[in-house]
Amino acid sequence: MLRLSKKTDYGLLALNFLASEAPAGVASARVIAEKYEIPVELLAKVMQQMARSGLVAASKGAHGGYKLGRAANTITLADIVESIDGPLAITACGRNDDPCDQYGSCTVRDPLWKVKDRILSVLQTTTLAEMGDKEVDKDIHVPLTVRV
Amino acid sequence: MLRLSKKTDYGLLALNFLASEAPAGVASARVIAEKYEIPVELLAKVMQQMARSGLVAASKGAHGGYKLGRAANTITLADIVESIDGPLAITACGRNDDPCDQYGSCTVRDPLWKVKDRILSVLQTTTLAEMGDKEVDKDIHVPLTVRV
DNA sequence: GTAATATAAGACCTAACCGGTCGGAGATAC
DNA sequence: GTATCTCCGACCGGTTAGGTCTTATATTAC
Repeated sequence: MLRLSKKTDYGLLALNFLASEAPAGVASARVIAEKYEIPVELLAKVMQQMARSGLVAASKGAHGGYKLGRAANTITLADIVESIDGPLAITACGRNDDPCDQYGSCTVRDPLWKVKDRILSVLQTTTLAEMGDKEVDKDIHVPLTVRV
Repeated sequence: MLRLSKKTDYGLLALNFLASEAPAGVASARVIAEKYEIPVELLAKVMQQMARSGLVAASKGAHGGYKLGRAANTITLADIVESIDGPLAITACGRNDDPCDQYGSCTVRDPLWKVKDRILSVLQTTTLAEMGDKEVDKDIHVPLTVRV
């Protein structure tokens, strides 16, 4: 699995739309939802969540809508995922709080956290601006030099 | 989220046990489950799944149990996750099969798949042998040179 | 002021999936 | 041959993500 939620997918689509296609960079939740044929109310909820995190700025009233809260090249995939799905965690047990039942005997916790950090750094180095750029075929090198 | 399932956690623990602690490299599901205080039947199911993938080899009867199907340094984290949770996919829509409702208008699919590949390569470069090595403080460099 | 349009926020329903349980089948030991 | 140990496959229930509905609130147009 290791799937990110559908809500995140929707949020990503919306952000991408605001970044590259929306006239004047503004669009209402309804317009975006109709464009991609996704439930309006659900997208609205996602937009709210991103508004609370500052990823988008909301303006009410007629001709209102959402626009990006900051430049597209400063919004990373990690920001989006965290805003919608909460902090990234690949294991059941969080870093500090609630140790799981196997905490004492768990032998794979530390290495797993390192893996998590590596995945996190992948998400942190992918910006919204890069994702919208369809033309550029990004040549991503992941040398992954593991010194043992 | 982006969480891997509890089953995967258990499978990882079991494999690690077989690799480094089990006498003669063999142990029954019951023994492993008791060691880590996890439900026997659940671990049994996980072991079955890994047996089907060839990650472990099962032998029935008295003094039976599981042992690694191949060398620990040839078993990657990606193998384990795929064996238990199915093929890695961070998006709802798979690569070839069932296009989601937004397939036609989806603008983030390709970049997301690239992200998926990068995450996959992280999992593919982490072997069971490395994870079990508690002593070595692996210094993992992820330069992530993104050329745009 | 009134109507229309937009976000904000909450409760609520539903269906898939994860986590957990049960009886059976195969292999070994004696 | 029987007892015992093991793996094996089908079955079930609770959680949760995905989706819906309703109400409140703010802004603009007229």
